[in-house]
Amino acid sequence: MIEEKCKLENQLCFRLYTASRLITQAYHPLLSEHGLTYPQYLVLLVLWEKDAQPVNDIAKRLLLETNTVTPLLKRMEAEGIVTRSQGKKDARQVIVKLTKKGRDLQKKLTNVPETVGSAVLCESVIPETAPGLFGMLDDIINQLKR
Amino acid sequence: MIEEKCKLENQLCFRLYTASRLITQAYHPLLSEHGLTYPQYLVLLVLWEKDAQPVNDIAKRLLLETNTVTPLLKRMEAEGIVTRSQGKKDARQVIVKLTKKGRDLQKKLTNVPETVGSAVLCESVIPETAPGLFGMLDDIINQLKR
DNA sequence: TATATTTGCATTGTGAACGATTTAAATAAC
DNA sequence: GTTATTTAAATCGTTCACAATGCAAATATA
Repeated sequence: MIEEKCKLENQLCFRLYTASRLITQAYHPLLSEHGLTYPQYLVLLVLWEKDAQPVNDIAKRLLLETNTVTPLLKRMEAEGIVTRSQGKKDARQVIVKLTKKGRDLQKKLTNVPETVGSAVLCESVIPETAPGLFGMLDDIINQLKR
Repeated sequence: MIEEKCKLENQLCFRLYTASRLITQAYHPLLSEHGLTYPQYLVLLVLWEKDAQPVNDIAKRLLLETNTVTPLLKRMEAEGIVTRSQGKKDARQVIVKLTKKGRDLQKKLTNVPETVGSAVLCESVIPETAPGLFGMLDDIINQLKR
């Protein structure tokens, strides 16, 4: 005698968790080809929009903590994708900048969004319905981030 | 000159990834109180519906691999929540069963779904719109799982 | 029945996530 | 100007995810 609300099928979180994992897996072959992971790709998206940002700005943008982002950035530094240097105005800050290799990745990865997009395309995710889905997820995110 | 499709804000995956993480965080205080993690809670949901399942059935239900589920189950065994025993019909299988402690957790955690649910409640996630969101996520998941 | 293949689970190694704590620099309060 | 507080990153420890590989039991094939 299980309550309906306690069934796996009725859990919003399990759907989000699974959908997130499966889409990340769809990115994997496209990114690993260039030695990147999905979270590292997110960092690149942030830096391509605006280069030379402190760790904290990147973390805030991705809604992550610095203890997640710092080791990630160190790996990217080791790969020669970014540099990390002490801030001039504020010596506590570490400024993350793209290297040439990091900038060049932008062209090489231009087609990633539509490649993954077409893999995800289905009845529910088409140009007409996507805004609705985006809006709902944004509302959830805004509700939960403090 | 960044292409629109390459902006963080236009990425479906980033939304799913973030929403999933934030909801999991919302579960954390409710679950850690009982020494559970979110993936462990998912295993319990599966076992509460049907006890005594082989590792593979649990993994398939959660769309995870055994190399993720096995160590997770070992931790749950160490906590005295489940037992793991060799299958009788098929000696390769490991059958996972709830202990009394594992069964008792069901009552203690009955109110978890609505507690998290109310935390997630917003304009977009209300009884009327939830089915739409559920359906879209299901479509994405079905599209991507092979 | 002997060999090959498949299947169920485990092991290893890497990279996230994240709570908790630490260090040093910047700012505020006294 | 000294002390207290806040802030930016980093460190540590634990638990996922997951690719790759290994191993033994079950099944298929020769």
